[in-house]
Amino acid sequence: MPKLGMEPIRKAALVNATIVEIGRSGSLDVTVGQIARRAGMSTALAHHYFGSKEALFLAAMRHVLSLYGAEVRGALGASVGPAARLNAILRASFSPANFRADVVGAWLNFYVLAQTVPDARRLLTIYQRRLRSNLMDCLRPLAGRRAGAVADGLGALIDGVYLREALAPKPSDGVAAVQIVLAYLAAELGQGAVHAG
Amino acid sequence: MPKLGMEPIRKAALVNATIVEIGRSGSLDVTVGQIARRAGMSTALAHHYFGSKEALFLAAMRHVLSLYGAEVRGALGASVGPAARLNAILRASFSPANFRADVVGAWLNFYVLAQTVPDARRLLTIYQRRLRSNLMDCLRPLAGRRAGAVADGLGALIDGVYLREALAPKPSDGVAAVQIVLAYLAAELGQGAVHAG
DNA sequence: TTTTTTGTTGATTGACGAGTCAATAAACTT
DNA sequence: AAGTTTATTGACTCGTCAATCAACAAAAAA
Repeated sequence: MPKLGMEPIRKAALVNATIVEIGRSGSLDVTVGQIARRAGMSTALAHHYFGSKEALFLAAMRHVLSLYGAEVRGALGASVGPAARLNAILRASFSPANFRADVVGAWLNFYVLAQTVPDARRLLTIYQRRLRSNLMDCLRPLAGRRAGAVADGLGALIDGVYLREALAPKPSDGVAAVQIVLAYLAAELGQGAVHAG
Repeated sequence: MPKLGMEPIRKAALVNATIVEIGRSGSLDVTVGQIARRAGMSTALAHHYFGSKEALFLAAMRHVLSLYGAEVRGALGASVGPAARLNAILRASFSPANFRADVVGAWLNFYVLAQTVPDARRLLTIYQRRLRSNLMDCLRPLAGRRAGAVADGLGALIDGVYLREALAPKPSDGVAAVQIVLAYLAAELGQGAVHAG
């Protein structure tokens, strides 16, 4: 049975299974056994490829963040002008791929992981910085000196909406979520453009 | 050594120790032993008084939420008019007592707990509902039919700011936190509506 | 005084889970 | 064909931890 070149396939399956299991159970207390079973292999194999549970968790986190990053980049590539680019970032943040129940659940737990595991914290910090920088690029022309404050508000708001989605009894489609963020933006820009400075 | 009337004292000490330990370690993976040691007693005694780790966690959660509720009620009692009352809620939300590093860390982990433990979810839902209702009372006169949307945004934003504080390398004093939320409010309501006491 | 209630803990149990190991098998290399 | 590398797993070790138990201590009640 053993075919060659299994490593990347197995690793991808494990990373996926990790996200699903963490999201489904809503906790980091998932056993390597659960993850491996969902990925269709033995626990020993999971350890063989990742060495430790922590490494597997970090890989899963990296994957979620890189998917998100890719989606943002894609949306940005097709958008011209600060307002359109801002919209693109927000649309990507609440796209069906990123706003899936298990992904949001995993996201929340990665925040928890970041409290204990320095590497996890590093990853989250990078994500936050990149988001802020992307937002700032769009906001500077739109909000002037208030760009920084608006970017901070937007970042926190996005995280907050994710947090509430994680707790929501039934998954939403993300439309209501974007709506909240867009309302904030409209308010800030409508007023900020006038009162800038 | 056994004095009488220890039960409430021991329970309070355990609840406090639970919050501190969860906040400090940034995780629900705290042993009853750690908590009991910090509270100055044996693990057996902790089990004697609470029966189970889960019950202890729930008691700690109830305590955090009730402290917060009390602070909000106190601040509301001293405030007249929607704008002032809105300010009171926000001030209470980021008061030194509630915005302490370990409390915020515990808060985040209670969100995680709520994913698995129905009772924990119930508690959080009650908190969210009460907050929303309080916000709505203030917002209806100020934001009219948009009150609902603004309340949802505010709720999410507060949680988001908490979330970011949990991840922050160094604890902030809460002033910057309120600032973000106030900026949101100002934007949504239009300037001047919010600068009461 | 005896009994009961309340407080308290060290020691133990029982379960569970991360990580390791030895062994097996199929493919590639020489 | 012999040897090497990659894939794969069942069984095992070792530690940890929630929960229980048996016992002891002191105050209150009888």
